[in-house]
Amino acid sequence: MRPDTDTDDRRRYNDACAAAHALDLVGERWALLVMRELMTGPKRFSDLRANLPGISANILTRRLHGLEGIGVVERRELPPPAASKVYALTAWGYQAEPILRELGRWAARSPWHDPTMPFSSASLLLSLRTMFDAGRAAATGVDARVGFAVGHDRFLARISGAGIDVDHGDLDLADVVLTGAPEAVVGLLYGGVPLADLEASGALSVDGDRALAAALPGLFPLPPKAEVASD
Amino acid sequence: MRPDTDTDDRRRYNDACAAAHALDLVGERWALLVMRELMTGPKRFSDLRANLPGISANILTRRLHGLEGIGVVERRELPPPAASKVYALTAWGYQAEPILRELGRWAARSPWHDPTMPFSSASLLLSLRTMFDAGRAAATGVDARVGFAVGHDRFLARISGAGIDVDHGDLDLADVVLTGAPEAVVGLLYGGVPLADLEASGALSVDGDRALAAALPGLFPLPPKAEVASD
DNA sequence: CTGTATCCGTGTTGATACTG
DNA sequence: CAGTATCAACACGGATACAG
Repeated sequence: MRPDTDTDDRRRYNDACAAAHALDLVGERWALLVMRELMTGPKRFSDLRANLPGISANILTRRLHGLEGIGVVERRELPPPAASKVYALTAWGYQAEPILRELGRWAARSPWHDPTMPFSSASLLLSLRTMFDAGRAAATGVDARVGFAVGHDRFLARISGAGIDVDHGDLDLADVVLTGAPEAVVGLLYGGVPLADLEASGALSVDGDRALAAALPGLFPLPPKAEVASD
Repeated sequence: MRPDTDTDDRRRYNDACAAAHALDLVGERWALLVMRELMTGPKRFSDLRANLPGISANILTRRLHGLEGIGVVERRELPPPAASKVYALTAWGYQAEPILRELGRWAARSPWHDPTMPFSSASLLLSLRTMFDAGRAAATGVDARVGFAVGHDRFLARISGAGIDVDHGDLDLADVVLTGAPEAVVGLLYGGVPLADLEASGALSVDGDRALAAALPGLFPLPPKAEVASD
C-alpha cells in the first residue's frame, strides 16, 4: 500500500523538504507516540492501548495499519504457545528514535511541561538515552550497571563516561536495581524527589548499591526552562 | 496565553513524556513547517505563505498566533522606513532545529520521498546542515566557502573536515557562488544532475571555483533508502 | 481476549470571499 | 500586503456491535 492510497492529496504537504515528507508519513495524531511505545520492542494491541492514555481502539487500529502500510511497523504472529500477534517496528521504524529524542529534549524546556501525568516505561527508557550527560559521568567516575524493573519491562543501563547503553538485559548483572512505577523513577531522576522519600512511601525499592542509586539524579540533568514573555 | 487556554483538554495527550508534550505544542498541522521557514531568520506573512505551498491564510494566522502564545514565535514591528511586521523565532524556537534535522534525515530514507516538489531556501539551508558529511570533507581536504544565492536569500557555507557552518553572510567572501532556484541546487547536491546540465539549461549559474562546485555533491550523501516489503 | 467495522457528534482544517 | 469571516469537508474520538 502506498501512502497516497489512503491519504488525500490535499492532506499532504507537497513539499520536497524531507522534514515535510516525514510529517506526511508520521505527522498524524498518535503516530509518533505509537512508534515511541514500540521503540522498546514488539508490543500487543492492548499493551499499546494501555500506555497511550486516551487513544481509542479504532484510532490505534488505523495508525497501526497506516504505519504498516508505509513500512514503519510490521505485524508478527508469535509461534504457537503464545498464539498472539504483536506489532514491531521495522529497521526503518527504529531509526526514527532520534526524532523522539529531539522532540523530548526540546519540550523538556517548555514552561508548561507537566511531569506528573502518566509515563510509560518506553518513555522512561528513551528519556534515559536522551538526558544522560556523559561529561558528568566522567567527572564522577561512574561506571556501573543500573537495572530498572518498571511496569512489565525490565531493562539494564550501562553508564560510564563513554556514554549510556540501555536495553533489555539481565537484571542479575546490575549493581543496583530500581523497582517501581516509571513515575517514581522520574521523580527520582528528574523531579528532585529524595530517594528516601520514594522508598518510605513504597513507590520505589532499591536493591544493591544505594550510593549509586543516590548518585543517579546528577547524571540526567534537564535543560533549563525557556523564558517565555507573556506567560 | 497558556496552551490550554485555546486547546481542548481532549486534544492533548495527557502524557508526561516530553516528546508527547512537544506534539501538544507543535504537533498541529503546519506548525513545524512554519518554524522551518523561520529558521533562516524573520519573515513576513507573505513570505511564509509563499514558501508553504497550500497553506491558507487563516491557518497561517492561527499557527502564528498559537506559536506566539506558547513563546516559540514573536512578532516584531520593523522600524519606520520598512513599516512592516515580521515573525521571528524566539531563542527557544531556534532550539527546535534538531527536530527538523532528524525528521529530514529519517524521511530522506523514505521510498516515497519525491524530491521534485517545491523546495524553499530555508529547507535547503537546513538540508545542508543535516546532510553534510565531515568525514568526506576531511578525506578530500576540502576547506572552502560556498555561497548560495537562492530565491531572495543569500547564505554562505563554510565547509571543512571540522564541519559545516551555514548562515547569512557576504557572498564576496565565497570561493564559489551558486545562483539559481533551490530546486536546481537540490538537483546538483542530491539528485545526481550533472553541473554541466544545470548550467546548460540556465537553471544554475556558477561563479568562481568550478572544481569546488563539482566536488560538492560528494559531500552531502543521502542515507540509503529503507527497504519496504509490500511496496 | 484481541482486535475490527460502523455510526455519529464535535472540532479542526482548508477554500473562498472579503476587509483594513 | 496582512489578515478576518464564513462555511463545507473531513479527521478525530466515543460508543457500540461484531469477528477470530
